[in-house]
Amino acid sequence: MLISEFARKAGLPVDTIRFYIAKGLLKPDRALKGGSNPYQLFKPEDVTAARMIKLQQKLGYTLGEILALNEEYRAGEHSSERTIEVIQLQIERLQHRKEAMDAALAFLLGKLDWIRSGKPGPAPRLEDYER
Amino acid sequence: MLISEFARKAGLPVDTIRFYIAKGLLKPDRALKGGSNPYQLFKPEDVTAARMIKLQQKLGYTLGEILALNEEYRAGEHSSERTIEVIQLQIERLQHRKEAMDAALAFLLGKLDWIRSGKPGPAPRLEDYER
DNA sequence: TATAAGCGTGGAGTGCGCTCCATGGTCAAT
DNA sequence: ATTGACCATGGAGCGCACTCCACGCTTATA
Repeated sequence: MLISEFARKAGLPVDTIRFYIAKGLLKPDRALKGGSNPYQLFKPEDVTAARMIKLQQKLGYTLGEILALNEEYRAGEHSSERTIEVIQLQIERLQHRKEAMDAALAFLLGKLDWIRSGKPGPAPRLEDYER
Repeated sequence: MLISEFARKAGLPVDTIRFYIAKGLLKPDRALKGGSNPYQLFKPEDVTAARMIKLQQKLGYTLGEILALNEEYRAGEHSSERTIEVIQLQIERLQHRKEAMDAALAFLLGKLDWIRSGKPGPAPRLEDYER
């Protein structure tokens, strides 16, 4: 498929797609050579790849990190060992982030309780929830 | 305290502190007037405020959002009603983010299982984990 | 009093992640 | 053959969150 259809399916602006291609995050096929079709051609897997990038961004990765991660992933594509390591690394970082959020959540909920109960004793201290 | 001591206690570079002041996120006292001390003076609560900013950033808020949130918070400082609303809003957004992370985590763990078990059946699909 | 450390201001620069635009090539339909 | 939609490239610009620098003033210490 051509870039505009791909962009629609991926839910991203065309410019962003091109930006990702320039960064090496997406690698559409090229059909130039002879002189007929100088357009970039996208496969259905590329849509999945684009979705994956968006997901990874939501998880707090920069495009640079995503590129590195995905390249490592590709490098070990035929080694389950390596793939498992990469996935485990992602899971680990994700869990760290979740823990930070849990701490923040606990703090906010603690504060809510404190206010609701008429503020007895000292206010919950942020420091007590940080690790 | 003066800015450098404050920066040390807050765990942020002096330049960043000044940047936050310029943005209205921090409001140190001013002791100029007569002509003696033209320096910004920070109170211990300001350290807490700075930590709070860092926390909010970790939770994915932009400085603009943090400013708005904190101002609303201050505006309703003497209304428990309002304070509770603001905190609940933060909790809600936080839980949304957590859910997104849980979905990602489930996807990654699913993939791990699939690889470990010798890849029977189709690979876990990202779409099945998105909401 | 000289000097050095610290402070404030203004402005430029940086890296990231886009976003927009001008130019020009390609292609399908008329 | 012309039109119009789509494509590619290169480069400029933008908002965010800093970061760095030059300048000049203030204050503590020698």
